[in-house]
Amino acid sequence: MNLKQLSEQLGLSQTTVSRALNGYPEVSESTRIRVQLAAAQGNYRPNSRAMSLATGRAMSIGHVVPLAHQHDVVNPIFAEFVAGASQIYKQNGYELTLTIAETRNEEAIYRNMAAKCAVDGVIVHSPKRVEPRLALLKEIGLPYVVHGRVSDSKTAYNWIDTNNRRAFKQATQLLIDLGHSDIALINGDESLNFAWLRRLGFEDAMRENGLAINPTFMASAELTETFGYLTAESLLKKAHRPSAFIASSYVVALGIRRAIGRAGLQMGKDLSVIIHDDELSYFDNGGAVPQFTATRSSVREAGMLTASMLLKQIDDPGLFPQSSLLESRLTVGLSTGPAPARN
Amino acid sequence: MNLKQLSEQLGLSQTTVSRALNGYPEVSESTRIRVQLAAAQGNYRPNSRAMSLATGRAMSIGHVVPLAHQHDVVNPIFAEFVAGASQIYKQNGYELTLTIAETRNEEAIYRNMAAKCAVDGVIVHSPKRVEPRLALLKEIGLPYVVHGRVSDSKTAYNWIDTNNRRAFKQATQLLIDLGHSDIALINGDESLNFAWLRRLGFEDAMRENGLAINPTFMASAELTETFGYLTAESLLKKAHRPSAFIASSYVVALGIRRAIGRAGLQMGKDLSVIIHDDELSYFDNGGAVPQFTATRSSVREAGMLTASMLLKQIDDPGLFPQSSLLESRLTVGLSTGPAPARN
DNA sequence: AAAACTATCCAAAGCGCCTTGGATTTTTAT
DNA sequence: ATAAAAATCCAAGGCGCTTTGGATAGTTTT
Repeated sequence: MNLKQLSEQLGLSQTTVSRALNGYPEVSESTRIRVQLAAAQGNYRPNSRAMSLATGRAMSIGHVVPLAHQHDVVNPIFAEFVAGASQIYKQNGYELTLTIAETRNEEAIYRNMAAKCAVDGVIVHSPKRVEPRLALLKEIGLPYVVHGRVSDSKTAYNWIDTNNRRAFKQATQLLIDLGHSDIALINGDESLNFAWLRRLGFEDAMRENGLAINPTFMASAELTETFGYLTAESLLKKAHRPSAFIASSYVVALGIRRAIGRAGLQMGKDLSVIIHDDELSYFDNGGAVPQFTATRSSVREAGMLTASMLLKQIDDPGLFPQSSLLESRLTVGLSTGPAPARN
Repeated sequence: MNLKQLSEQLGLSQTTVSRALNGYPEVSESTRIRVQLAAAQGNYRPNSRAMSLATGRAMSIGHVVPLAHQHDVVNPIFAEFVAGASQIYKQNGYELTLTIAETRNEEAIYRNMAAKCAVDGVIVHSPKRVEPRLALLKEIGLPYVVHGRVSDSKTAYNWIDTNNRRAFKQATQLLIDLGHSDIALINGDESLNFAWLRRLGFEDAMRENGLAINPTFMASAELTETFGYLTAESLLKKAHRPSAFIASSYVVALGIRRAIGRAGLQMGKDLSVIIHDDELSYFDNGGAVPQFTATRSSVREAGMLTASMLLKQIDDPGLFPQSSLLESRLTVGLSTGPAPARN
């Protein structure tokens, strides 16, 4: 069922039917209702490609998800983020075009998308500290919002980020308040900006409390369970070992917990662990009683906000770049406790 | 840069330029080269919407990912699957349109996609034992391939699945061969067909070895770490407790391992655990030395095969439904060992 | 009652591409 | 040299929609 058929069936012109369905005022209320009824009954839906061609809007948003270079990993954050964004798109009649990109292809992918007029804008995932994609997108004139921030931009751009620096500073401070001074940071890949900011937050707190920052207590890599385990294991073997860990994800903390158990120690007593929790719903952090003390922020909510911001920018291209910094909540669970006395 | 501009610049008709770029024979090799050069240089890419309108093909595949009803969870499998599928689409000039759907909206979403001509086909994720989507898709005439199978179809349909039943039978048999007879199955939601088949495989092996199936040793829910922990914990408290666990995912096994540790027992010695591992790359199962004995199958590979199959069906709508059953590999890790003697 | 609006509808021209059905030129066969 | 065949190109129509610029009928104003 297309517009022509529908209009013939109604004995009206395509113009009138189109206008009736799109809410233009040049059509009487009675015929509008008649048209809407017939459209609903005939299950008429405008052909999206024809509509796009006529209006010049693709009615689709591109998500380009990078494969982490090291192990071809899709960041688990992304599914949850997209679930949030998707909801907003649906409400506004947009679709979501997904691409998984290896870093070396990225530029071609963005250029291709834009030249084909396949999307009206894109979400930039997993920004690095130095992020050439922003200049690229600006050059090709494709609206975008970054989920996260970059460290190297001199001009304003659209972004939404959780306050990673503050969250990690706060988490570190909690441990310090509990008497810990030998704190290890098990962080994500620090060429990614979120991990870099977390490190800065950690260092902020240490410095402000006059504590030494021990480089051997800091590790940075892809956030796998095994990484957490191996790193914690080797740190716990040291003569001078940390009394607390800050972990950049739930998964990596599971590995830390395993190492603690293996070493015959008890988490929350002998050793404290605090994590950043992205509220990935299949890791529920123990349900009612949180296993891990955590700074929490909802990735899904970030997805919704990011999508909304992008649609706003698309609707009004003259708009000044927007940004939004989301605070995370510190929730105390079973994994932290006062620092044990040194002997 | 559009076709008209490009053809004017070349002093050729749009027809000739279009044919030169699309590989038609009615154009001399010399002009073809001339056209291709100019197109590449001008960064010309046909407008996807116009192309779709003219050809009647959306050049996009729909992935409708259901939110699990219980906790609004996006299945972590899906990101990895999509990474595989995406690769195939890219090779063939297709895009991937993603929708996150709540179960109650699902029918409307599929109907909408089809009526809008937004996709040429869809991948059906997370099929249940009883799956009304197949009849729906048949009714609206949208090509599809199911990732997994259903239990209630009398007619042939396109699917790709891992042999869950055989994998779990094999895993169970391994435990039985090691002397275990009290085996617990920590399974996914058994209204989903993959979990149901795993249960059948488990029961197959038990029955063939003349072992009793103890319903209190079987649990089924969303595969979270907490679920694994709580279930294992309560089973280990029993007077007559299992000596081995079969877990439907890596995540749930992490919970089981935690419960084992908490009970002061040792995994691989006091208690055996065997898992099904979907090779989600951010869970590397311990790298070189697999932590868990596992039946492994690559979700990414399944994504690639499923996508290929769908494109084939779209190219040739008369094709008889295809199917493919992928076998998984059993890898022995540190988590299994001979059953300890009962006392 | 004529003039000036309003309300309601429509014909037709695009959007950018592909494709049919020639038209023109070149090559091959007779 | 001429007819037939092949090679090469083009004009124009159509995909299904939106939108511009009228046209027509009904109301209100003077």
